[in-house]
Amino acid sequence: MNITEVARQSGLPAKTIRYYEEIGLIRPLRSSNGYRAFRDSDLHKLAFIGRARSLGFSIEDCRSLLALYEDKDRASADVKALAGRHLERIEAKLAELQAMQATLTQLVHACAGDARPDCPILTGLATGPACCA
Amino acid sequence: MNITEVARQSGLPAKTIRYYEEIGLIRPLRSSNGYRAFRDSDLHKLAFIGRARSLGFSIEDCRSLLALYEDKDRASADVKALAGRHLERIEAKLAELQAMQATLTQLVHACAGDARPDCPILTGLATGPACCA
DNA sequence: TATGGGGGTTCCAGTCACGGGAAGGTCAAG
DNA sequence: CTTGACCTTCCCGTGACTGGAACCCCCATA
Repeated sequence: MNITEVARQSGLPAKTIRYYEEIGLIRPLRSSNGYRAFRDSDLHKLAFIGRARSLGFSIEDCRSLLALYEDKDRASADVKALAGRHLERIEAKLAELQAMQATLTQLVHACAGDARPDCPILTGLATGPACCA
Repeated sequence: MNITEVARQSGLPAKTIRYYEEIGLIRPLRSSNGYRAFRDSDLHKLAFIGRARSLGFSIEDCRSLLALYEDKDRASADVKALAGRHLERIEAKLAELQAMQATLTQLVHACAGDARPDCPILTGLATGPACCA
């Protein structure tokens, strides 16, 4: 399989797939003409990585997840720990964004949004504590 | 005021303040020895930027907000529009993170987390749609 | 007067996960 | 033989900083 076909099937841009090879996440073969020759196993890995990325895992997390995936003697506890740490990061980020949303919603609500210059948003930014994040 | 004092009062790292000068967000004076000499107005701007950043506004948004803040003939509608667009971005990000959280929570919950290799997290990543984000 | 320490300065490189685009080789169809 | 779609590598840019090197400045103390 050539890269465009793999990109289509995995849903990842070709550029991204080349990048994943460059950083050693996948190691496709090469045809005699120099083109990358992807096996089904490469495609599966890419789909795996794509799903992990869509769950917000970092590239390094993906590397670890792939290694665990391929290690038949893994302990599920290791996978769970990795995913749990990631979940914590997501929840922290969620809390941060929710605080921003709360403050911003309040400010936007308080602003008349007309032609006059008076604006509680700007006043809030100029004087208030803005956000507890 | 020297940079360390401004950093202390604004809560921003000195490095960040230098960066903000470099990209033209602030223009502190210079003493004869080459040190940056911050006025109160510079400190106020930095505090303003810091609060806007803590609400998630991008640097370019901060530049616009500062311009509006200093324009006594602004229309509050312009500020509200800017903040509203930002609020939408935040809400989109929130939805994305919540979807991740939901999927991840489910997967982590389903995983025994013991010494055996069977792991629904890995199976999910290998086969499932993972996340609709 | 030397020196030591705690300011300050610039500039360069790295982060993360790619994306854009240039310059050029390869392949199948007409 | 040419066209056009593929493929390759290489390098630069993104956002918003952060770390570090190498160097200057100022004051106090021995």
